[in-house]
Amino acid sequence: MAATGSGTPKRDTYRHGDLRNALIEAGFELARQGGPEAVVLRAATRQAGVAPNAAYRHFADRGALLHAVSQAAMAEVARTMEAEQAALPHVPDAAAAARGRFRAVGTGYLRFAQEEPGLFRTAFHVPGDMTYATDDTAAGPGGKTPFELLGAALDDLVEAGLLPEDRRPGAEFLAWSAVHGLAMLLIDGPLRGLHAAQAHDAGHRLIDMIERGI
Amino acid sequence: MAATGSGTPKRDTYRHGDLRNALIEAGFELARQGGPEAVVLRAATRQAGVAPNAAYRHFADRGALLHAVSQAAMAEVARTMEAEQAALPHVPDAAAAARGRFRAVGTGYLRFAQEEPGLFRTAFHVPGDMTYATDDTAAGPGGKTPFELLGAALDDLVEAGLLPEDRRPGAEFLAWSAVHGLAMLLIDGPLRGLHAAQAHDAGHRLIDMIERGI
DNA sequence: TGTACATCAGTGAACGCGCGTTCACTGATGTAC
DNA sequence: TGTACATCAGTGAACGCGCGTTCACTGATGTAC
Repeated sequence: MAATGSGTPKRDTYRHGDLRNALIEAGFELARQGGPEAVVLRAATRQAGVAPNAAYRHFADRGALLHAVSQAAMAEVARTMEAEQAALPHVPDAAAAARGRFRAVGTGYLRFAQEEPGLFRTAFHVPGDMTYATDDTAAGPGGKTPFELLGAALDDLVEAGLLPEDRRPGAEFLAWSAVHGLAMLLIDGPLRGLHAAQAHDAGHRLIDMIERGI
Repeated sequence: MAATGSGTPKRDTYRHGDLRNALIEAGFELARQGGPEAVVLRAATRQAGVAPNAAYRHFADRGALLHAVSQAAMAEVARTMEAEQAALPHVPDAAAAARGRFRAVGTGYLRFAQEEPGLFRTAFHVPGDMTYATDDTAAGPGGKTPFELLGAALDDLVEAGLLPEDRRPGAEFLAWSAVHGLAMLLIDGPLRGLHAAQAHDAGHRLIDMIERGI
């Protein structure tokens, strides 16, 4: 039977071919719209046009699928952060460049939270799923996780003489806390509904605070 | 029939007497153990020893109960913050005192997050439930919400000359972001499982950063 | 002080829902000869 | 090049679960006379 015009995605082959990735993509889309709770096994299989239990050929259980989706979302955060850095105008001064890259880490993170709250929550709200060691399923195109991008930016700051070496250890948790907290306030809290420009201003002020206080 | 020794709480009166509060308390306990998702209407009525639908005499739906529980949790945050301030040793210097009260806002918040993660998440993870106007169901014994306690501490800082007046507007969102973010990292993130002392150190460093950078 | 009655807090049974997961199966694919 | 067969990805049906919510009810309480 050839592919019909029916609504649900129908295969014309018995085998799917790439169900594992199809399920992750479906889960990713569910997460985008509704966060981690929305990553429902049956919904993902439905969207992939497959029987519910077919998922068990590729994932041990719902948690395994959610984990994979969470990693994919984290990789997307890394990609956004890298893009923010790549969009930086070239400046000759090494210190100014380091500072720009550091700020881009924060603005990229905040931009992602604002633009993709569902994915953001899926990347970081899954208990025990914040990867801060290298993990290629959670890394961006440059091969670094969001946490590693932050660490590298801080190292650059030290090298540029903008951050005293004795302040470096643990600094990622200070910077991350501040930015993560603002992200949460923008998504769930009283800053929800801020326009992109206002959110950008808030981010700017917050990163000023971090630079000054770190 | 007199009260039996049976396991589930049994009334010997037909009427409960104070079911609304009993349900909030039950929900509060559920939230303490499992966060907002654990505030399940049937579980709350079960714990109150009442039929599931009895809840509808006092709450429009599950969301209304969850809202009430969230407010109660927020009041508990305020209480912890006030206690932290009250435990401060008396210092004669007004500026030092203002600084102490400001820091206590942060450490109280962080202490609560660490000690009662379920309640903390219930207070702040319920969409649209972060009260920053006065609301007596979300206020501590002193009549202020957590957000208002922070604002008052910042006002004191200005009055004491520790915070330039032009920096005051919007400063609560900077401070709150940083502290809230660390709280999340301690609860859900890579800082989960830190001992109380280490968490306290992290909080100390973070609040240093805020003071310096605000 | 005693009685009739309205009120309304709680009961008991049932509903439809979507979920994750298990079972025994089927049939397309790729490999060995 | 053609055929037999093992593999294993996907099927179809079913399970038990706990949930929120609705219905028509019952009976304790407090009030008016």
